[in-house]
Formats: sequence, structure tokens, C-alpha cells
Amino acid sequence: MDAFYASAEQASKPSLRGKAVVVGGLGPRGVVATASYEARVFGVHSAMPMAQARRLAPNAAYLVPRGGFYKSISEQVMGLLHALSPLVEPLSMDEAFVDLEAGGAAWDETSARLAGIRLRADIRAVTGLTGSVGLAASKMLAKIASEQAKPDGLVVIEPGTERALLGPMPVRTLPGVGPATGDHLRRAGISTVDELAEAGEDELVRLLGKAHGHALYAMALARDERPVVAEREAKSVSVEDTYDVDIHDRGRVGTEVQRLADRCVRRLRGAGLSGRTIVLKVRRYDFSTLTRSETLRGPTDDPGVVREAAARLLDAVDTTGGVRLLGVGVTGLADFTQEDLFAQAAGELAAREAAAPDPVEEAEHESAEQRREEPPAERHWTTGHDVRHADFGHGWVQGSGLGRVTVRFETPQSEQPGRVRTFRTDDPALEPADPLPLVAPAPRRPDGPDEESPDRESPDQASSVPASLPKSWSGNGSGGATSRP
DNA sequence: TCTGGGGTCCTAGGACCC
DNA sequence: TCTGGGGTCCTAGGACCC
Repeated sequence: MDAFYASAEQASKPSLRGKAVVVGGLGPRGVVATASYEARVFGVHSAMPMAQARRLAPNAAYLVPRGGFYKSISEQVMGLLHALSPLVEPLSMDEAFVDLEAGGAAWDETSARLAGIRLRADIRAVTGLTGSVGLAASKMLAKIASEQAKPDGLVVIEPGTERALLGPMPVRTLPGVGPATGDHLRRAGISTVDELAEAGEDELVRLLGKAHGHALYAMALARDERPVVAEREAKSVSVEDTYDVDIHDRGRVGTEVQRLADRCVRRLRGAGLSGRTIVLKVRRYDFSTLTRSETLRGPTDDPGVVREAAARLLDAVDTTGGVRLLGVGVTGLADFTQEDLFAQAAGELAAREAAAPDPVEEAEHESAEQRREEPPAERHWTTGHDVRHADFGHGWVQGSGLGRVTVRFETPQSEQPGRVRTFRTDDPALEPADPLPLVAPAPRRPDGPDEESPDRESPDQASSVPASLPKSWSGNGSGGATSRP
């Protein structure tokens, strides 16, 4: 998906279309998650500190990420991919490998290109957003092709042309070559893929180590036999928080670690997992980062056990000078727990847990209590979130402060930017709302194809989109102007 | 300019075992 | 009596990706 978070916000808020939009953390230590292509013109890009983005693009719209909203769009797109092949390997919410051959969706260049064209049209029809497609004979090349296709394009790397295409490219093009490896290679006089191949495998192993050296040499020769693997098991679960100001108080550090341990366990349990190794992460005032870990005799999902392990690990960490980040994670995952096995044998743990309050729920209860005791409920309206007003209908929060909240009333289907109105934050007519679908539910067509029916497997079948296709799938999407939905 | 959050994979040393 | 070789597990750190 192209500039996924930012594009989703633009599709959701017509007044932001064609405008610079930056999605990311809005706190003093926030960074950019995604910048719209309009914002990239100003030099704003992912992972940039938000403060710097604001200097570069002071008039852009700044929004916090709405993970649940993006996830629901992601599921629609992944659904379209699964219709092409059972072999779908998600890389993130907005990117996945698909083995078209395994699904019978393509068997040569022509059928592959057609599948890509249909997929892009389907993505647009179903989600209202644009995605880019890279087609090639391996994962590495498909990924490079999709980068070249962005935004809103499709690129095919034809078999036989790989090395000629790759050769002159900078080494940083290859997935797995980041800033450190890039610098390392540059100091060794290697800056292009051709030079990587010329250096030879032994030299690369000497420079970069075994695994990386062999892998990079193979990639430089366009060799990549890695299969597309669906459904990989999670290997770790972790949570972390960066604080707006460094924490100096040792007691406060302790309570934060307990909170993080509880949050981590909630996620662990939510996924039906347990783990053997507890990891504590500390980033100090000077950005130096350390981890401490402890492996238990058996896997656990018990909040008390994880809390205690995290507390023990913290005991061994010097936090003088303050900490900017704390994190708790669990690895060595299993889908059962030692405690469960004992419980089955003894048949009484469940009863005991029912009698005694679960520390996780207890913690939630406590914090809810604390919230209730906070000064008289001034409702908080988060910029960018959807709301509904009894008289004016659906809109989103454009800003709030000083007891006022400003709302723009528009929906994804609005033809022009909506009207803006300001209310008191405690206006009873105003309430939070869920995001609206980006694409209006299709009117019932008796003979029309139905996205929800999973029964079409042949690429010969009609695609679920109108005949009018976007104009920019001619292959090379990299040069032209961005066309937004 | 001052650096998020959630992950994966690799390396390297030491303990331990056979 | 003065020290082998291989394998696994644990811990810590670092690179990289989105």
C-alpha cells in the first residue's frame, strides 16, 4: 500500500486529500510513521523526529496513528491476496509476498501482469486506496520491483533481465542492507550491486560475517530461492514506552516496569501464548540501550511471575541519570503453559484463580479507579478521531484545547471539504464514533460479482471492479505525479 | 534535528554436557 | 596431569525492516 497510514487518513477525511499529511507520535519525542507524498516533497519521511517534520512542513496536518482502522483495511487487502493464492506471507500491515504460481493465479509473464493489474484494481475498488505491485521470480526481486512501482504502479522484472537491472543499483537497494552495512561496504570501496558481485563471496563473508556475506553475495547475483511462507509463528511479544520526559525516580521506574509487565502479559494471553524468557529493556537519558533477560524453568503467562522476573532484572540495572524508555518482553514462546499442565493434573488452579482476583484485572481496575478520581471528567478529544454530533452528523476532531473542540463535518464520501464548527468539550450532543467505511457499500447488483464469496479462483473470472480502471498501471509508476483517490 | 513501537535474525562468549 | 571436539542453551548486543 502506498503511504498507507497517510493515505487511509486522506481517504477518510476529504479535506486532507492533496494535502501534506503526517501520521506519527505527536508527543515531544514522537517520530513520523508515514508521510503522504505531498509531505515528502518537503523532505518529511518515515522515522524522522516529529519536531523536524514540523519545521519542514509547518502547514501539514499532523495525526496520531489509528491502528484499528488501518488493521481493518489491511484485512480487506490480505483477503484479496488470499483469493490469489494460499501462499501469502505478510511482512507488515501493508505489505505481503504472494506466490502466484502456487495459487494457479499466474504461470507466465502475461498472466502475472494481468493478475497484478486486477489486484490493484480490486484493492482500489474494495478499500478506496492505491497499492503498488512488484512481479518477479523471487521475493527479493518482487520487493525491489514494488519499491520501484510506488506510488500507484506496477513493475515486472522479466526473467533473464535481473542482473542487468540490479547491477548499477546502489547496494542500499538490496533488502537487508541498511545504514551500517551500507557504510561498511562504502568504506571497502563497494557502492553498487555489480561491485558487490565483483568483490566475491569470500571477501563479503570476511567483511560482513558468515550469514550476511553469503546472503548478500547471492542477492548480488540475483539468486534468491527463499519460498513464500504463510503463517509464521510469533517468536516474541513485547511492549515498550518512551516517556515524554526522562524518569529519574527509582520508585516510579519500578511501577512503570510493573505496568509494562501487565500489558505484555495481556497481549501474550490475548494471543493464547506463554513464554519462558522475560526481557527487560532500558534506554537511558543518553540513548544508550541495554537489555537484561531471565529464562524460567517453564513457560508462563502469569502476570505475577512476569512482574517478579521483570523486577528482579531491574534490580541489576543502574538508572542514574534517568531513563527515557522502558520495555518488557517475553520470548521462547509456547502455546501452552507449565501452569496449565499442573492445573490439569491437580484440577484446582482454575478454582483458585476464580477466587483470587487476577493481578492483571486488578491493575486495570486500579487504573480505572484512578481515572475516575481525576478532576471532573473533562472529556478528551483526540485530533483526527471520528465523532458524531446529534445535529451535524459525522465528522472528525480537527483540534481541541481551552475547553473547546473543533470538528470538521465530513465523511469519506463527501465531495468537498466539510464545514468546521467549534463546541464546548462537554457538549452532550457530541460523542466519539467509529471510522466510516472508505468505500460506500456497493449497491446490490443481481448479477454482479460479490467480494465476499470466496469461490472465484480462476484468473479468467471477472474481477470485482468496474470496467474503469486507474490510468497509471502502465508499468512504471515512479516518474509521474501522484494521483490520489 | 535528536531520535517510536513492534518485530526478526545474527553473532559471540561462556556454561555445560558427552 | 596440565587439557580435544562438537553440540546446545543462555545472555547481550546490534543490524535491519515496516
